[in-house]
Amino acid sequence: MSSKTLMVMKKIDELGDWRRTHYSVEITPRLENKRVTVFGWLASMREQGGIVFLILNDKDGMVQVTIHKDRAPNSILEKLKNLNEHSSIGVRGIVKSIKKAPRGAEIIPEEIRILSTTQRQPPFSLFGGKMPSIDKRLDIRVIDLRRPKAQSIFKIRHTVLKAIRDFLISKGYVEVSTPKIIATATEGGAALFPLLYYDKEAFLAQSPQLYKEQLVIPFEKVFEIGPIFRAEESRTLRHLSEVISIDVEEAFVSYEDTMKLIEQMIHHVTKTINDKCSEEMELLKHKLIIPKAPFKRLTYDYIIKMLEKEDVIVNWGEDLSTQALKILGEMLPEFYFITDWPTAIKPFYIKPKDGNQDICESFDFMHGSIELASGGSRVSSKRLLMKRLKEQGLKPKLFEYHLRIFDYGMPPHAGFGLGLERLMMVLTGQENIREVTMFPRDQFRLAP
RNA sequence: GCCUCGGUGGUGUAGCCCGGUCUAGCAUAGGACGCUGUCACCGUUCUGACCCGGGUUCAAAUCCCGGCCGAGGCGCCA
Repeated sequence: MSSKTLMVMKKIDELGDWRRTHYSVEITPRLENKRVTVFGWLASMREQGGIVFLILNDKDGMVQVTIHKDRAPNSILEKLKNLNEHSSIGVRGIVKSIKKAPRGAEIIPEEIRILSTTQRQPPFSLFGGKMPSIDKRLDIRVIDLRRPKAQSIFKIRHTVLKAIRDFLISKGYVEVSTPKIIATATEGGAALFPLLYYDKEAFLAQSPQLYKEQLVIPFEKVFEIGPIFRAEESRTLRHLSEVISIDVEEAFVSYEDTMKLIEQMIHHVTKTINDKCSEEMELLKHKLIIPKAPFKRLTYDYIIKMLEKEDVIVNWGEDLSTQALKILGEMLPEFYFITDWPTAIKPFYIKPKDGNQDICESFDFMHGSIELASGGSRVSSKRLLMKRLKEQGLKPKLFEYHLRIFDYGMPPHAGFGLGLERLMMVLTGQENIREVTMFPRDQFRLAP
């Protein structure tokens, strides 16, 4: 047989009128003698003399299907010859309560329908063993996502997103959506992906920043959960070209209020995970401590002095290097804020401090060495905003559509943008951002 | 973008420094057979690999050059 492909023609059954009556984990001793129909994939097949154990796996878990060769109908024995790991199958049979089976119950099949078979040897087993390189796994990502660990990560992701939405909505924030195709107006910083918009040049949005600021005029408290695009040639375990950003913006508040909101939100999210995803966290072998508010607020000045004591020199006005962040991660293995950054290294829309224009009302929300979010009080004066644009080498003319709004009563406001993937890394203890992203996009990967 | 490292059966690896017993080892997966309670079953057995191209050499998985692909670090950035 060829090693690359298993080009054996297998007979495939039709789904027909079969519909699922139960998911795998619902098969328990309480269903004793009930006829059930389950669907899923064959996770393993073990022969033990005259008895064959099939493990059927669906989105919720696994169930054992047991075939006694001397008692089973011939049709089933025939099917066995065509089965291989990862085949998708349907099983109709009778539930038997038996202590020796996993979860105390198993299905004795009356009929099996093979709905698809595998044409290649899968690169890994759902039952562990050595993991292939992440590259190989990403090439067949949806198969990889059936691994229990991946399932756990994305169940947690689902829970996190719902918890964040529930929290923000309960606090009166309105969910908004802003355009991802934009004309110009880079905020500076991250590079943009250009694209052709009919006959014009356009770009993928690096952030909903300017739109969400404008939206505080009609809605006052807004949030958006959506993709942002960065054309940075970043080759690290914590950067992607496309990520989900959780953006919040609110009128008539300052960055102090925004930090408090983050504290409450993180508290709610961690509590929800511990309540609802304990099995998943256990499988990931990750302990999540529900953090107590308030989180530490350390000024940029304080941080660089702290680093100096560890012989890591950050010149005032510079961003923190990877090395500096690593040291910080060892000293502060928790959630904390770095506040009051130099104005020059923050975007033009961040408000300089009254009294000292060199620093601004800004914060980075951190966990250990990883930056999760950044935020701050925004500039609400048009004159100041134009001055700041020029200081950062940007042309006010390109921001005309944004600036004109400031002629119509732009209130003081503040907000933040938080990277969902980075939050997921922290919550699930993953070191590679690709593990918490279904279809990661980076400098080198554009498919699947 | 810069730097470093790597590419050996379906998968994970050993071998590479120091070229020749490499007919390429091991584990796992896959095929066949045996086994009536397995649960990463077990036992026997079989199958299956040196990224591509060029060079050096009597001899290349091993050394050199180019290409392709990948991983990590730094920078940028969130």
